[in-house]
Amino acid sequence: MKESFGHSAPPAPAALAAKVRTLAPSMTRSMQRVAEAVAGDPAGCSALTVTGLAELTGTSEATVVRTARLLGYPGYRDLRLALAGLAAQQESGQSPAVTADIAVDDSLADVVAKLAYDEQQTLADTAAGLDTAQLAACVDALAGARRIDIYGIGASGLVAQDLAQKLLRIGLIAHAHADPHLAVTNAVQLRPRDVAIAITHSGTTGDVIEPLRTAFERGAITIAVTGRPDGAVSQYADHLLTTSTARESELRPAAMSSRTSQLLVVDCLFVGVAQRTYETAAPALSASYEALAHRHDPRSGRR
Amino acid sequence: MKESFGHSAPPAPAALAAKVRTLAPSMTRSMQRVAEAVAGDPAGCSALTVTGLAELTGTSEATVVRTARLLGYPGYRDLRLALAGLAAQQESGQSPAVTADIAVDDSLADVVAKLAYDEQQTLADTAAGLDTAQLAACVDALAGARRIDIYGIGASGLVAQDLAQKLLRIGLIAHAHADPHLAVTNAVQLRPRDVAIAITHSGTTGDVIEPLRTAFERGAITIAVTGRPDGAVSQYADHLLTTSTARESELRPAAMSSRTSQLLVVDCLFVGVAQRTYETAAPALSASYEALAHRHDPRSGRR
DNA sequence: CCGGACCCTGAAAATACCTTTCAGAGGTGA
DNA sequence: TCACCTCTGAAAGGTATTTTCAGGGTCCGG
Repeated sequence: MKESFGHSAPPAPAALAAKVRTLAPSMTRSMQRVAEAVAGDPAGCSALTVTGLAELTGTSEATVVRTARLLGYPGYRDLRLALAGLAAQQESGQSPAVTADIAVDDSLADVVAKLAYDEQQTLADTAAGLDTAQLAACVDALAGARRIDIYGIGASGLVAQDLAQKLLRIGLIAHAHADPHLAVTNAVQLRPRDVAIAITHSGTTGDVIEPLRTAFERGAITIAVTGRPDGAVSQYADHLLTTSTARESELRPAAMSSRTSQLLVVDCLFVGVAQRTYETAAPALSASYEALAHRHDPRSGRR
Repeated sequence: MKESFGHSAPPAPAALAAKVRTLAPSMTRSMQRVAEAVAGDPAGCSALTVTGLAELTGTSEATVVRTARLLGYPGYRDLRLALAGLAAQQESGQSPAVTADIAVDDSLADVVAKLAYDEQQTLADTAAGLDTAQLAACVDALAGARRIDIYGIGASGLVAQDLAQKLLRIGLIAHAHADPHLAVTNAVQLRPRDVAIAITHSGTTGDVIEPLRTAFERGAITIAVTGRPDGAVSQYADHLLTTSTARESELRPAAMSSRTSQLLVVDCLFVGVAQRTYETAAPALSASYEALAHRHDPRSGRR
């Protein structure tokens, strides 16, 4: 008889509310109460045991199990699993507020979610906007450079250091300059085929433009990593790598997303160069890894 | 003892794969097998009973339960529920799966796509795995600190500097120490209510643990930002902020994704503190912005 | 108005599943 | 080599779920 309802029904994935409505008329009163509770608060019900749900709905365990059967599951256990899935789904769906700006009174959880979302967005934008032809040219230049100078100030200075660290690790001679004067005096030493990289989000940081200009005039290959390809820095750059510019606000300084973007570009450069010079890069990488091993206490962390 | 690891960890909703990676190193062999199976096929495992999963992984029920506990759930039942939720989520999410590792002969476009995807993943994992209660405690501590010392070496050193730069911008007295000796000698000066932060991916970097330990013994509030919450650094940390651990490979050193993760945590700390101290932070932020304005050439960049 | 059949319902027994305990195996350091 | 410690699975112990069963209600026909 009523077996015909549940017949070929596979364990419903998400269309549970609909199923409840469809089947409700064929349910007895107490079963309807159970179905209602389940459809109304999947998350809450998924946390309950059979006994709990029975008490909540003022029915018995047997009724709960019968309801689960009617909805197409082998038993309550499986209904509960489906409920948990449903709860997770609609929870992941409900995060539209993430796009809003960070407010002073946002909860920390909101802050975390928004920051993560924004940085993800920045990454996607940067990847989409990156000119692989330019990137390839830069990788070529770096792979063949006798010496690499990198200029960055403030937040971009850290990115410059990061790149320098990475390149050093694969055996290239790279140096990050934070001091503008030293940067210029060093830039004078550059020769053709050497590479100079300027990192500046605004594209207008004089302290970074100057050394790049010097390098440019000395005939070195110059690269600018900037969020403003129309900025002053570009006129001395043989190659341009554009970083994306996300919106900023009082609580979210530009330094934050520009840094993310710059780091992705820098990582791409690094991996590109590592690929190109794999023969020498791979041993160099493992060597630096080995060298560091003894600086870590092997006893900590089981196994 | 080991209770302290899972301390305030709430039943993670979706950050399971990340949690597995984070905790895997501290697991025993058989537990790793279980964790692997769970992370590899959440949907499939959610359909299995303890006994089933034990058989599948060639272990015992006890081991399965132990693994579930380690992952932060009260028992297997709850892990299974979470698994069902995860399965439902990723079924609806339809992850595009650029999951392949970076190869030597990948095109640059592939490299860019893979790096961007991985870093996005890292961000999501980190955000999901971040303990907001711990974060709140850290924000509190920072907001009320007389002085803040930050320790980081190598790649983590740049993150330490980044945090110091940011905190300085909102009027806090923060200093990043890269020199282990100076770090220790400075740590001696710390007093209760001051804050010391150690940043280390491995959780075992002696040069960073030592100053934190000194600070801890001087009664300062200590914070560890680490990818290995079971590492040696944790024993001297009042608060733990866990960064996510992405898989690494020859062409993708651990430093890369750990840095992304650490930076997100650092940003969250910063924004949290800025919110808390908005009255003083906001003017400080705009002041530093103004002060920098004249360092940029206003003529460059059209418009 | 009464009696009988049918089905809904929950209590309790039966089972399946999950958790805990315990002792042996395997490895590690002295 | 031995003592010690940790990991591991078998089996006991406890919950949760499922099944069974009988009481009570309702509806229909007489």
